[in-house]
This record gives sequence, structure tokens and C-alpha cells, in this order.
Amino acid sequence: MAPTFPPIYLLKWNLEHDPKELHRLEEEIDVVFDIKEAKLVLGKVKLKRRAALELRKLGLDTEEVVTTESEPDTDTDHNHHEEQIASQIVPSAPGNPPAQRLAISPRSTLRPSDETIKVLDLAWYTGSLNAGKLLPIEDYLVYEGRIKSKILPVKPKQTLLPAQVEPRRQISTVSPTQRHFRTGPRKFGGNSVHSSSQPARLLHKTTSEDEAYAALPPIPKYLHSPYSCQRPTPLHCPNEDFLSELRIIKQARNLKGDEVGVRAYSVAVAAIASYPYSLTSALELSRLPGCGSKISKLWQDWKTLGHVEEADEARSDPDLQVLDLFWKIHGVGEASARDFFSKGWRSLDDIVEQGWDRISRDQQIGVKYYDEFLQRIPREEVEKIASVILDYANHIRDGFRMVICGGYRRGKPDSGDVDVVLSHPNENATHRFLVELLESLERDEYITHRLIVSMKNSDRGQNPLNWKGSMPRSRGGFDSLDHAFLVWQEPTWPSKDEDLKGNPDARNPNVHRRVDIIISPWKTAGCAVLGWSGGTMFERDLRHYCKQQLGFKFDSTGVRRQDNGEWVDLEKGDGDLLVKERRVFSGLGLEWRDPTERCTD
DNA sequence: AGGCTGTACTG
DNA sequence: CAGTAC
DNA sequence: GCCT
Repeated sequence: MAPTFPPIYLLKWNLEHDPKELHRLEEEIDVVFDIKEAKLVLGKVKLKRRAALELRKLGLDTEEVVTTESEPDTDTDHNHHEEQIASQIVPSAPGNPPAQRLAISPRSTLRPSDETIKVLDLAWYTGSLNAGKLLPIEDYLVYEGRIKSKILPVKPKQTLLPAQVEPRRQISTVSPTQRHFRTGPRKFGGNSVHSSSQPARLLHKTTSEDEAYAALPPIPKYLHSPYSCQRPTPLHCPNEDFLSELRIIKQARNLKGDEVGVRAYSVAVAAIASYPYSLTSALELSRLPGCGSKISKLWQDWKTLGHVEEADEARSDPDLQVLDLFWKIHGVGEASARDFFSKGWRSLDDIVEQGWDRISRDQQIGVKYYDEFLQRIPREEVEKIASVILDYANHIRDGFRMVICGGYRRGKPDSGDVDVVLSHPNENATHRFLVELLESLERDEYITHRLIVSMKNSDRGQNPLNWKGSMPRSRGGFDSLDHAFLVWQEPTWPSKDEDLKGNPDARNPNVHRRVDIIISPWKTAGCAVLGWSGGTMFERDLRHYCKQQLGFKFDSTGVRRQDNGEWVDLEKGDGDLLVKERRVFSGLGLEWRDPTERCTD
């Protein structure tokens, strides 16, 4: 006889890839859909951390109830591998064997108080069924948490179709196997080739559309995620020619001040850039996140006409060319570009001659080094600059660690600027450090300008607790800088001595480079490395994911809770900067992405 | 129908 | 505050 | 422009 189960809530995580199985289990177990009614939570989870993350998504903020002295915390290193595989959208292989049990001593019959919530391995359920009675839960306990607070019900934004809705589109004759992604093909373009002159929605046409849909290659599982931080996005992809067109339109929108348009095109570009096949149809494209009717129509035009009209217009619009010229000046954005244009200026010379003292200092520097800043920096030079910085850092205080981030770390053959993150295992070593570093670099004439210098992070970054409310603003001023944005120039060149002999003011021929130096306190250095390594969309989506899915706020200075700003430490433990970065991924429930897979624009 | 990353700087 | 940058 |  089947045992009687208490009210159970079933975690969907790791079952999402198999909606049918999920649905079957939900029926069979007779789950409750409100976690507050549940006495037990079951799931295909094996790690404490993952269990806690899933509870957090459901609006329950818990802290672990330690039931044994022995069980190591889940974030120790050898668990990483497992956690990395087990991510949101890349479920581990189906048919996970139940219960290789973690050794939990059954001494845990302490207080089964109502304040705690227990997450058990699903195997407890199947085992109990087989045994015909409820098995002791101790052997299956993955995580026991005490509810600290209920947080704003973090909306269970699903990236996949809920099982209950699944059968809805069965009007179609197509086998359901191909349709895990969307409710159906989206219509694209009111005048797309498919629908323009069709008299009516004839049945056979619907069917053939569906058949075409079913015949497409399956979408890679990671492209079910709308978050580019959950997808590998390599530097190059099979659809780069089309992407170039989209990027042109995107930049045109940028120059026109259409932020929303820029956003939309950025999302689409990021999705296509992570699609590993050469696109063959607009329908195929329309399945990707962020790619709707407009993007599909553009693809169709590009394919059939060989060009995209809006991109052509952008390319041939002389006014846009001028705006683009201005926009590429450091310190000039859409507004200033248009402002300059409206003054009748059409070239850099116009700015210099007619408006030099009306533009900002940043913009003056930007104009002065316009060509140099646009020159790409080869990898060797990036490495050279970074090694100088590290040498100087270690000369002041030994033991600094550095990661070169930015495009360099993503594997680009050349970079627009140099981003380095420096940290030191000794928390005190980073205090008041950047000022010293800058002074020593300036003394040796590596730095020609400071574009900005900021102390935002060190005020709370050095001490991430209690930042909400009122942190004292850095008293005394510049004792805790943590970010410098500089103009850099290698001070020596081969013929320097001779040149100076002939002319004491001989020009240094080395190209001026933009260099970002970030000093991070050790405890959040993984976040700094992560935050400075991804492409724009990757970083945007990372923040978005943290907020929407976890109720966390991510930035390069750390992870905090949305509601009270309390710091969340995801990096504790030994390890270098790269290990710490990995910990942040896994602590956020994300599969590890190599930097070369973060190549969103 | 509303939202789109989030924040510190400069002027 | 608007504008820019990361 | 796309998503929820």
C-alpha cells in the first residue's frame, strides 16, 4: 500500500528540460503549488547551495541549519565541478541516479521545528514508494534551512514553458518533440514572403509552416535562456555578415538617441552571436530570444535582396557619418554629437577652431588623441602595459595579483583599451594603494592624463557590509581610490636619447592608450574580475539575472541582497583570482563560462 | 502597458 | 540635472 | 523592438 505523503513542493530545477516528466511527477506526488503549504520540498538537487538558491527564487531566504558537524559546506572546491554542470538551463544528464548519499549522521533528529524547511532528494520519494512506507528523511536530506525572511516573491520568471500549458497547441499535427521552445513560430513581418499575398490562413499552410518549424535544427539548450550570461558567445559565429548589418542599424539608433532600439538590437545580436549554425530561414531565426518579427524581416531582406535597407541608409547618410565621427570622441555621446552638429560643425577641425574652449576637458583630450584612441592595441602591448603596472604595484607592496580583463581576456586579437584588475590577499594592502601606484607611474611618465579617478567602491568595497544607510563618504578625500581611468604612453622609444640631444622637446612617438586600473579588495576580487571581463550584454544580463532570478544585486564590487543591501559572500576560501571568479559563477547558480565565451557586444 | 544594468563622476 | 563612461 |  502506498504510503501517505505529507504536502510536498516539487522544485522544478533540473526537471525543466523534461516537462513531461515534471508534469507526471506533479500529478503522481500530488504536489502543492504554494511552497508555504508544503511540509517538505523535493527536488533533483544534490547541493546545499543549489537548494538554497532555488528556495530564494521562491521568495524564501534561508540560512542553513547545521545538523552535523561533519558535512563540508558545498562550496569547497571539489564540488565545483558538479555545480558547474548543474546549471539552470543545462540540466545534468537525465536519469540522475538517486542518492549517492552524502554522509549525514542521523543525529539530526533535533528540532523539527516549523521554522525550518527541508529539501530532500527526489530519491526519497521513489524510495519510499518502493518500500511502501516513508523512509527516514535523514538519509536524503540535502539542505535544511531556517527562514530568515520572506523576500519579495521573486517572480518565478520561467524561461521554459510550464508543463501545465504544454498540451495547448496540439491543434497542430506535428509531433510535439520539436517544440520545447515556444508556443509556436512567431509571425514575422506583416509582409514577409510567407503571408503577404496569401488569401487566408489555410490549414495546409499552417501545417507546412509547422513542418518547416519541426524540420529545423533544434535550438541549443543554452539558447532557451534569455540571459546571455547563461550562453556561450564566442568571438566568431557563422552569421557574422548579418550581424554586421544589425550592428550598423544599432549604431544608427544609438546616434539618433533611440536607447530602446539600441537595447533591442543588442539583445538580438547577442542571441544570434551565440547561435552555432548558419541561419537558413527567418523562421529559424525567429526562435531565438530577442529576435521577433522585425529582426526576422531584416534577415529575410538580407537573404533575398542581398542587403538591408535601413543599414544602407545609415551607411550613406552623411549627417550620420558626422555624428558618428563626433560620437567616437572620448567624452562625446549622442547629445554632444548632436549639439556639435547643430552648431554647424562637421569635422574635428571645426571643433578645434570654433569650439575648443566650449568643450569639456575629457572631450579636449578625446579630440587631441582622436586617431590614437581609435587605434587597436595588439595583445603583446596589452601584456606589456599590464606587466608594467603589476611590477610597479609589487614594488610598492609585494604580493599583488592581477588579471588582464576586457576584450583581451575574451581573446580578441586587439583591444580598444587595457583593463586590469589588481588585488592582494591581504585586505589592508589595497587601502590607499591606488594613489601611490598612480604617483609612481606618473613619476616615471607612463601616465599622461587621469581621465577619471573614482573612490566609489572602496568606501563600501573595502568594507562591503552595511553599505546601505549611510557610509561615511571618504573623509579626507583621496585615500581610498579604487578605479583609475588613464591615458598611458610608453615613455621610452629606441632613438629617444639621440632625439633629445637634437631637440629637447622631441616628441614621444608612442601611441597614447586608454588604461583602466581597478583595485579590488580581495574578498570581492572574483566579482571584479567577472565584472570587468564580459561584453556589455553579458554584464547587463548578469545583473538582470541576479536581480530577477535571485533577488541579488551584482556589480564588480560584490553581490548584495536587493532588499537590505547585505553583502553576500560567494568567494570565501582559498584560491587565486580565477578560482574566486569561478566561485561567483557557481554561487550565482551559473554554469562556468570561459571569458572567450562572453563575447557579447 | 511598462520596462529595459546600474552608478559615479563632471560641469 | 543631464550627459558620459565603465 | 521584444518580453512579460
